[in-house]
Amino acid sequence: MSSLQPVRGTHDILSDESRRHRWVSKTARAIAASYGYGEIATPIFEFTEVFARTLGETSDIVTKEMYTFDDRGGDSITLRPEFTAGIARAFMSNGLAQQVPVKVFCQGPIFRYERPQKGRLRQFHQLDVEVLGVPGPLPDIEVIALAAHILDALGLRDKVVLELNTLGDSESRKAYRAKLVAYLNDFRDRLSEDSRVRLERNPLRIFDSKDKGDQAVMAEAPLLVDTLNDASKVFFDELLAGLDAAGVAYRLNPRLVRGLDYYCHTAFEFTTETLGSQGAVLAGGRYDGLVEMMGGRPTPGIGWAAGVERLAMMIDEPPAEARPVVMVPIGDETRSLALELTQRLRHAGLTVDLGYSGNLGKRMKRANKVNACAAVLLGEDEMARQAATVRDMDSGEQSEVPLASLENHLARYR
RNA sequence: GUGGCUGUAGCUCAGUCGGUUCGAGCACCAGAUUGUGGAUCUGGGGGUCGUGGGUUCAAUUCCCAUCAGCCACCCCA
Repeated sequence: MSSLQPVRGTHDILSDESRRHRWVSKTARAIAASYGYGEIATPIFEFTEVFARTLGETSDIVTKEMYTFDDRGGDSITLRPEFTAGIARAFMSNGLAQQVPVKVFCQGPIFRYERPQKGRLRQFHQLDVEVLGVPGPLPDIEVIALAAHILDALGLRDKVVLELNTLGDSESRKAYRAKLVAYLNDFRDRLSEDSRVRLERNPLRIFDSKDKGDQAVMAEAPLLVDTLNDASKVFFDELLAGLDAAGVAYRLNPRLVRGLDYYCHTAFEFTTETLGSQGAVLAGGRYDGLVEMMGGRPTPGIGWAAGVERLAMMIDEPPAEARPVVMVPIGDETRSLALELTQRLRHAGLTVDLGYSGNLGKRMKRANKVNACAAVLLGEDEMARQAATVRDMDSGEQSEVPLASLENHLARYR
């Protein structure tokens, strides 16, 4: 291992990639704000229990994917493997139950100890949206509509489909689980090894299996949708009606299940074919039991998370950022005036690049390379006349402009 | 965590059936062009051939290990 290699599954995000990431999160943040979601930030690490207790002792995230270590005080700390638990913790720490409904947007790095692949990293970034404190399917509808809106704005409407399912309330799920286990016990020997383990721990997940034998068995299995109690059925029907009203297209997938223990009712996933075996781009669901699980009062919650890297791989080239004006001093005498003018123009709101060295030719090359819209040439001749030569880098036209009206003249490039 | 493929310049890739100094395009730097960029031409820098060990007179080439990337699984954003 060379020490110059970044840690496995981590990545330097260089300017080009960074611009794509920024476009993704900027777009999402702006649209979330227009839905009334404010941005918050929680720490990137928490006490281990925050995640261990809520994600479920048997979930893959807890059993093998967390970056956990003891800090110098001897506390067990975990780098966040998801946003929801930390946000729920923040909800309680800050007494936000008083301010219900709480609607938040969050963005930042997430850590999972997994074997990396394309679209799958050990440190990656998520966008996250949560609504806490609202029972009933209205926030579910809003949160999904918001997700669809963001994906649309990123130009991904045709690359993604919304798959939707309900997990029902805990009563429905308990009844269904018994029914499913009873069914599967007859086929135990036809299940894959993995699925026999799942049968003990989380039988619903067998629906996810890509094993042909499992799939054959599951094709005949009873479905949760058919076991829903009335309350769960009403919830789901209202959700579907709401999505129709909001103009959000979806595809029902009765086999869609979620890996984490705290989910109930609404489960959804925007999936794509374009990312290899990494199908999920944005996924989420309802987690009414989570806050209670952490020791708070029962509080309904719904939210989703999206992978920034995955989205960034799918979008087209983001819109170009501001082209700079380049200040070009000619000769040593003009240096300090160039510096003064540069600051003046920057404070006037222009994007201005002042090179560190070089003669006129070099500086012009540099201006070209940074895709400058204009160059302000400042030689001793100009300086004597209290003027500068402004060259339009696209047309090549140039004219002499009095220093006093430089801002005015350059206003067209803002 | 399991199985497979890959690893030569900043990038994309040649090459050596084991044998003197590993090449090209792009990129970078300099000059032609000392008050003017994009084009062109000329020249230049840059490689412990992922890392460590083994076999051999000789290894970038063969073998083993290791690290990393990719693919499938597991699972997920």
